[in-house]
Amino acid sequence: MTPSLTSTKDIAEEVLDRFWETVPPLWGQVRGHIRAAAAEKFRLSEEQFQVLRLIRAGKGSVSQVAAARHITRPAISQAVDALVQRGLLTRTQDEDDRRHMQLALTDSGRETMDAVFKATRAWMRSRMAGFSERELENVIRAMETLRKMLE
Amino acid sequence: MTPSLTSTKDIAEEVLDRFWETVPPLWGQVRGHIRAAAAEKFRLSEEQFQVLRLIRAGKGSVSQVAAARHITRPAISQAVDALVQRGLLTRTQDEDDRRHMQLALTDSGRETMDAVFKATRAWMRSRMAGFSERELENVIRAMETLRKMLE
DNA sequence: TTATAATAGTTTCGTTACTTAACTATTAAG
DNA sequence: CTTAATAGTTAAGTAACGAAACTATTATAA
Repeated sequence: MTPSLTSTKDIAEEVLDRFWETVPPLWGQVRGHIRAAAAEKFRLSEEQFQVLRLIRAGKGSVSQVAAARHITRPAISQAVDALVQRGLLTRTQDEDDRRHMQLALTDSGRETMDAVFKATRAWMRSRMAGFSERELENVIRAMETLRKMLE
Repeated sequence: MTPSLTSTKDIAEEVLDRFWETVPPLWGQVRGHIRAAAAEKFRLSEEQFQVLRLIRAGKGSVSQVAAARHITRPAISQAVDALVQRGLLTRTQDEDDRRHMQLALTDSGRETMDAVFKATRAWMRSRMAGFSERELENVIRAMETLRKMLE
């Protein structure tokens, strides 16, 4: 048996085990925090937070947000609708392609997101205290690798 | 200003940015895959998959699963109920502390989970193809760090 | 040109995934 | 021995989805 092939297989297996014991609890915890921070202070559901976050990050349409979240367009359409009604988002028809609705944060939406991010950042920062620069750099590199795995 | 302090701050900031652009899409994609694989083949919702996964990983009570998922006990209680009715889980009263209900997979539950995991593993493994041993080892180390951040 | 297909978004309707509040049963602590 | 804490459930309501069917618009191709 080829040693390199075998050990590569073992590492893949190891990554999978670590993945299951790390990512779901990590995500669950962040999710729980967002629910507490965003929901209570700003009356934002986690879903609404995610939609606003992605639009803030440059996604400009229902389809783009849906693709990024890996959920269906109707789900995003509904979330967007609520956010427009709450004055956090605008939906304007594109002149060149009138099927396309351009999504954008309002001033109020931007302010809300800044505030939520600030609170979340402070919380996450406190979790990172006590870790060495080396460890954190390593985490950054790992995230790059993981991101490449998403195509 | 202390250089090490400044650069530590910058790294924390960097980790946060990477986190937001990596973890939610990663999790969303895995989630989407679970929905497709577990739901269609085995009629398991994502929530049910998560509950079974945690019990398989050693969580033995509604409270433990709820804590691990960062959601409320009633939510887990209901999910467990459905799984018991479907014959994937057993709920037996603990003799020493009769408030406590011991949760355990049935043979059918174990088989189902093995099958779902096998399918998911194959899918994830295909995503990891093309990455070097070094990169994957780095991911493992990073997951350890992240796990420590969860206490 | 005009069908036809593809794309962007929405509406409707149903199901599932939660939450909060109130409840039972049991054990622990004052 | 009563009060508090813990484990779990039930009930009722809401939000977060998905599937299917629909409108409007643009692209393709006959």
